[in-house]
Amino acid sequence: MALRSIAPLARTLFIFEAAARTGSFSAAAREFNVTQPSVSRNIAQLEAWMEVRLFLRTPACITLTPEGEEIYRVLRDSLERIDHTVGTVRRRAAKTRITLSFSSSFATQWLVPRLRVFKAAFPDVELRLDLVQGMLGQPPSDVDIATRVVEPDDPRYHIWPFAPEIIMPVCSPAYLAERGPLDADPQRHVFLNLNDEHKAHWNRLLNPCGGLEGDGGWVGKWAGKWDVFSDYSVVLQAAQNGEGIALGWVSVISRALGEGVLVRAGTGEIRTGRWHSLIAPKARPLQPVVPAICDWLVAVMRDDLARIDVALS
Amino acid sequence: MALRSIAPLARTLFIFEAAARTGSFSAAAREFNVTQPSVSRNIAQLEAWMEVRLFLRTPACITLTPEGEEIYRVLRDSLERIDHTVGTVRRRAAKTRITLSFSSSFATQWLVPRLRVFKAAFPDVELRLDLVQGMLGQPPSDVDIATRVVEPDDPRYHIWPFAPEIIMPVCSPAYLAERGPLDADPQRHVFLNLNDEHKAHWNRLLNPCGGLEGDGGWVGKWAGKWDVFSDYSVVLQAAQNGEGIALGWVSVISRALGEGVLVRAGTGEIRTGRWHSLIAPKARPLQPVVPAICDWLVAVMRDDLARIDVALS
DNA sequence: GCAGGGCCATACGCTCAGCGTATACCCCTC
DNA sequence: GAGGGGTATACGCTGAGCGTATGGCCCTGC
Repeated sequence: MALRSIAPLARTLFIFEAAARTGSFSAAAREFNVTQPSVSRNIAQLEAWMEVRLFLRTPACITLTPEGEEIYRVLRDSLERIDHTVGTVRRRAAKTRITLSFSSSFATQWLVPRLRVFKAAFPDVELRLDLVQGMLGQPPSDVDIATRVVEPDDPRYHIWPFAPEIIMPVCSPAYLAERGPLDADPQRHVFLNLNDEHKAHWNRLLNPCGGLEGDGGWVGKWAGKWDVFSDYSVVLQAAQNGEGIALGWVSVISRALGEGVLVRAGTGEIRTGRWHSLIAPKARPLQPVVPAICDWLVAVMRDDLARIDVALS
Repeated sequence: MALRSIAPLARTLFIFEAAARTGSFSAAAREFNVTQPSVSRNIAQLEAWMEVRLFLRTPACITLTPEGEEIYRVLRDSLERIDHTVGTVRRRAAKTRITLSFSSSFATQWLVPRLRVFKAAFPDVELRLDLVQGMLGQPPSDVDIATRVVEPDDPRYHIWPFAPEIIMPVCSPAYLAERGPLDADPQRHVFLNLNDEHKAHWNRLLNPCGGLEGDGGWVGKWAGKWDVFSDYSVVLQAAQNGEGIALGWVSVISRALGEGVLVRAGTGEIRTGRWHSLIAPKARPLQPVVPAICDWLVAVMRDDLARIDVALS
């Protein structure tokens, strides 16, 4: 078995096959993104090792010797077979790689704590998490599953309704025990805020009958005690740590509510009538396992919502 | 065609095959004369490139994954085919590589000036010259053809009688014209000597009826004018350059005599009764082209001897 | 239970194999 | 003759791949 003796020249075999196929050292060089002298040296090394001339060189062209022809034939066939099998195995493996596009808050609060259970349900699936902070735009084209708010008949996606968009104030149990409900004494509370969109939701929650007065906003009864964050995951983490009251999207916090890590901080809530859905872009071939994964996610969310007594309609 | 993408990992494919075959990174490392960490890194690189786990590692052993099995099967078959063909082509080519073991003086004086003619007669034969200085001992075992003095029925060799051992004083024509023949005035000459064996031959030539007087030797009529060399090729070269008279072995100088580069410096000569022969060791498979080469060499030598009027008996 | 040995994984530092650039030579086309 | 294309070879540079050292785990024997 002389395999280990030719192994140092293994890459040269690939280069030789390209030179034989193209009939040109320069063409082979371009194929491998190296220069012609590199190919020339590689071929010369192989010839020296074999002590056989494999190419006849003329200034106008190169031609294979009979020995070179023989080597080329076995290499062409063998490397093709290797390439095919390697490619097949890679593609098959890639097919069980599922790319998810979720908000980072949903991933950290809802999915990641459940990864072990997910892996038990789908042991052959590898997940790639494409986490989005801030606004959830249109998902990238190479994503298998995303959560987004879309119209139920959006023709771009396969759609699995996932959770209604319900927004409610939440805090930790300890914070609630210490400070009491939101409705009792607003001045005692710290509000954990993120951005202008959150402000609008806070407005509807805190003033069901009208808006805040003036452009300065956040004045009067709800003044002071506002902490501002740049990431919603951190907002929720701060709430769980007892820092204050955060706005909670049920689709994100359902698990935390079920576990008692978070509790409602007041009786109000906003139902936008919109639904968060799991979506798979139709522009990308639907991997066979995707529907099963979506069904699983939907079932877990349904259990969550039942557990925390949220009506789905 | 993804050949060029896996090409940087070509050597790793060999290493992977060895690890799969042996079931051990350490054994594969020993096979390639590298250390275990090197193999570990190579396999990890291949797995990273493929994004597929190929081995399951446990502290007690490694086992192939199904994907690893698939890759191993195609590699085992393909690398075996490559190895077989490469090995076959190499061995076939090696069979037309003829290794010659000649004295360096014979090679330089007799064969090398004839290499072009030889190559024309045997265009598919590559020669490897194993040149020997000093005493011609037993030829190495990997030699196809050697010149040696052997008994005609030596069972170790295939034997082609080549040339009788005839020793004569020779010099250049210019030297002869200037200094005259050896017999006329010995004091006028420079003797080009090599070693003790040459001394013995000089003794017989210069004193056909007896030896030199005393241990000091080289005294009296033949005193002075001795240049001593360490290589016989250089002795002959000095003679051709007109430096003096050298002892010439016909088997070596036949061509030079035929070309007139060297001439007899006197009438004497020594016929030992021994023959230089071309020999091929029976311990080595006789390549089909060897007899033809020996016949050719014998024919050329016969032409030489005829040309310089040396009787062969 | 402990010591020793074997195996794979990983970090760190070293070095030389292989590269690109430059050049020479040859051939072909216009 | 000028220009372009191809292969071969020399020279200098550098990072890929190596060995060494170490850690963690498992197994065996005392």
